[in-house]
Amino acid sequence: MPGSTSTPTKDRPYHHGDLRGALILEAISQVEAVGMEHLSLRSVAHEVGVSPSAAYHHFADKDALLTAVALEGVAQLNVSMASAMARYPRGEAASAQERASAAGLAYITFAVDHPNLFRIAFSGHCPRPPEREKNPLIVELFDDLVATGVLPAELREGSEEVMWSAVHGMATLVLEGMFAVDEVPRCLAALERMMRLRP
Amino acid sequence: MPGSTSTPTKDRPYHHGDLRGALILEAISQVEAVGMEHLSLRSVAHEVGVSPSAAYHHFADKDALLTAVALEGVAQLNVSMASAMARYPRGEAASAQERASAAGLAYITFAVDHPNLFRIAFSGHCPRPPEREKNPLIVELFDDLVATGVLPAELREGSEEVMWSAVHGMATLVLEGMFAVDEVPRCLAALERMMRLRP
DNA sequence: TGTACATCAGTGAACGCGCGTTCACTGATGTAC
DNA sequence: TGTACATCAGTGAACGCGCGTTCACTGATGTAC
Repeated sequence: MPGSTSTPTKDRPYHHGDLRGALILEAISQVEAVGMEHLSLRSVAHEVGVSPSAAYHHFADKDALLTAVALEGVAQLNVSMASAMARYPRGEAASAQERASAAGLAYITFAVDHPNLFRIAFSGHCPRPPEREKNPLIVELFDDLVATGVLPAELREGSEEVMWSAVHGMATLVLEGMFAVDEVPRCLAALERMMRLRP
Repeated sequence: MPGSTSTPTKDRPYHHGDLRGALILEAISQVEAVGMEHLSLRSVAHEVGVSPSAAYHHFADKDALLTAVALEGVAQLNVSMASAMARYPRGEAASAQERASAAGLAYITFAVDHPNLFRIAFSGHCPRPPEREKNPLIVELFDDLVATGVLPAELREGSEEVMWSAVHGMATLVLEGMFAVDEVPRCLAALERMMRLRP
């Protein structure tokens, strides 16, 4: 099951160089393959070519390793969304609509492509953001939707949360088999109609 | 951690009577307490007052027991929603709106009150409904919303999925600590505005 | 009504397993003088 | 430039644990005759 990109041969020096990073990478790969509930610290260490106890110089315990994986999952999801949105500039109504659409699709696409990474990102292993601040990408998006006249100002209140909830719910329900993947475009279109992002 | 409602004393007859049911009940209680990933078949059997191997006369393996728990979770969620909705009759616009509102709130309330049971219900341990049919409660609700003129007919397509996604997403995000519980009413209100269920 | 017997639901001991974690250790590195 | 030494990142053996599952068994039940 493991990636076997490891190099446990003789040429590896005694000191790894970036063992912490290597452990995280291997852990991500194993989580993606088998899910966070089946991650084994011993197996990660073994695959990196190192003894299990070596990991304890870099992580307090297995849970700390899982936390690092979760943080990386959150970061990757954000990158996916940001780069999908970056293609549509601010300040114009049609572009703002497309940006909203792209954001939702990127979110769900990431979940479908990396189900177990997506799951661990929302599993409580990720430390709560201080003050539970909103995602600036989304706030900015809705600012723009209102500014360009797409979304009526009186509907702005709470709309970020509704959008996030709906997209997150869709992703989750697809992952758990309650929706088929090919229903997603239809559902997203309906969501955009509800949100006044489409005629 | 376990409920200790068991009666492992001498008065218990050799044959349990309903061991299967008792195992499921205890498993539900342990899942609610520690989460499905920490459920131990041995501990369930022990708490019921029976040897671990006895469970294998009623379940093929541990996974079959988890499946039974998941099915029970789905059933309980449905009961919660149905009874919340039952208070508002069909055929009248205001009543239909209240019914929709009650359904969403009941869904989230169930998740908050039984987080681990809610999680296992949507964990893939529950066998997929044949043909992935929609929940009749929800279909009927939306039929009524359109019939009473609350929801414009041209918005009907996909609206069940949007509603379900949004409510499910909210529940999930609250459970994982991304939303505070006390934000729920505000978010639900925004959802209802989006769905044209409120002025 | 009584007895033989098939069937079923329990017991309890044992299996093998992989796990997270600890501990005393050693090899490598870099810095002070 | 060379040497002593503190520091750090590895090793590998061992710990104890609880787990799911199997197996040969026995106690209880009900049914056929």
